[in-house]
Amino acid sequence: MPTKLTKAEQTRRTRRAILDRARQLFAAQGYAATGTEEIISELGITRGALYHQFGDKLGVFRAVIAEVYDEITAHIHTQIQSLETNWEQLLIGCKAFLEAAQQEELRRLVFIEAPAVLAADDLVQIDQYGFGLLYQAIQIAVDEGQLEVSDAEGFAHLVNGSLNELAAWVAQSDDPSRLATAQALVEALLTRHQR
Amino acid sequence: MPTKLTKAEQTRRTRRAILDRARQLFAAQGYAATGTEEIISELGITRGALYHQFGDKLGVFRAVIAEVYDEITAHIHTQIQSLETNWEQLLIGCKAFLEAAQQEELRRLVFIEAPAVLAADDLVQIDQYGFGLLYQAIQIAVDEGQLEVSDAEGFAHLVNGSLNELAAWVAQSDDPSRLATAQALVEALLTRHQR
DNA sequence: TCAAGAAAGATACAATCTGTATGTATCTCA
DNA sequence: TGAGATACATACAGATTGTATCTTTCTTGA
Repeated sequence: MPTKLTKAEQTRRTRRAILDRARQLFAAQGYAATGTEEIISELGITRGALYHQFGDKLGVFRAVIAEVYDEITAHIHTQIQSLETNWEQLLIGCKAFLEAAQQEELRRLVFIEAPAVLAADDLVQIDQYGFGLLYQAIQIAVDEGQLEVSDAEGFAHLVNGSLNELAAWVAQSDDPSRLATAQALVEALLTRHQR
Repeated sequence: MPTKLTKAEQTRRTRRAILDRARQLFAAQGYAATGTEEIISELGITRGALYHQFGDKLGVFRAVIAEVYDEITAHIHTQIQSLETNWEQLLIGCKAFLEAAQQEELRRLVFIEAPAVLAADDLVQIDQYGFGLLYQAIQIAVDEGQLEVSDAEGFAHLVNGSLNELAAWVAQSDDPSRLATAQALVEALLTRHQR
């Protein structure tokens, strides 16, 4: 007697297995170099299941990226939720981002593959959330008179770009002190723009 | 009587035609979505010529990117060559980069497609030159005591990331004043880190 | 409880697209 | 001038995505 699995449970397991394996492969080889056959090859299912669950290869990628983004924002949230002031949240939030981006798997997916694969697509929407958090915090800091910048939105992009590049820089190295170095640089970036 | 072209001239024209068209298409649709057939379809040649000249599709892309990078660095060079001090060169060089990155064609190629397509590949080498210029100027500024940062290399990455993201931010908008806004932000970034 | 329908997944196939192997015409140069 | 190199065309093999269709297993309402 085979399975006796509920449909919902079966779906859950299949999707989980595909997402986990796809994430590995997309992160290691990139989206284009990863075939749908390769994704399912050792999962005991066929490509049919993948196409049934995700529609197409892009659907798998979208789902992977969505999970990764959720993990990053979740990490940031847990780090800043108990903080009192907006300034502290901004500062610690940036540092938390740099930490989160150190997971090797995340980096290529988020900063390299996602922008190319989802180009005009829905990337804007996805990243808008993460960027939105940063923008809000900076806007508040400006309104409170803590931060002195010529343009809040532009400065938010400046900081966002710094964070992304520093994250990649830290992750590329095996020097364990680089994370702290990068965090110090971001802290300096913010404090040097204090009124 | 057909052509009577010298071989070298024939090669030059073929490569130029392919590079120009490929650049358009890669910039407009991305690398993956552009077929080799599409590249040559209106050039009066076949895919055979493309493969003869560039080896494979990636070879075409590499050549396109190399030209784009050359254009950017050339623009920067002409803007800074007559300047006296390192500090001026750094400042104006950053602003010149933001200008150069406004050509719509460049943006997607350089900041989105190239990182993904050339991932581990030779992108490092290519960008190393552009980044190298920035890094050098920052290192000199630190050595001269003009710039006060905790880590010169890390700060160079911070600035580089800022420039890339600001370039995209400026280009995404049709507000003609954004370029000046972004340039002002970068200037502030540098001056606020002056000793 | 059981029959009808829905959902999960398998299988087979069509449509592309890349790269290679081979053939042909034109140029170069000793 | 004739042998070889070079530029390019043509034809084809291999891989990959997506779709259409079929089977099996669960779900649900009478």
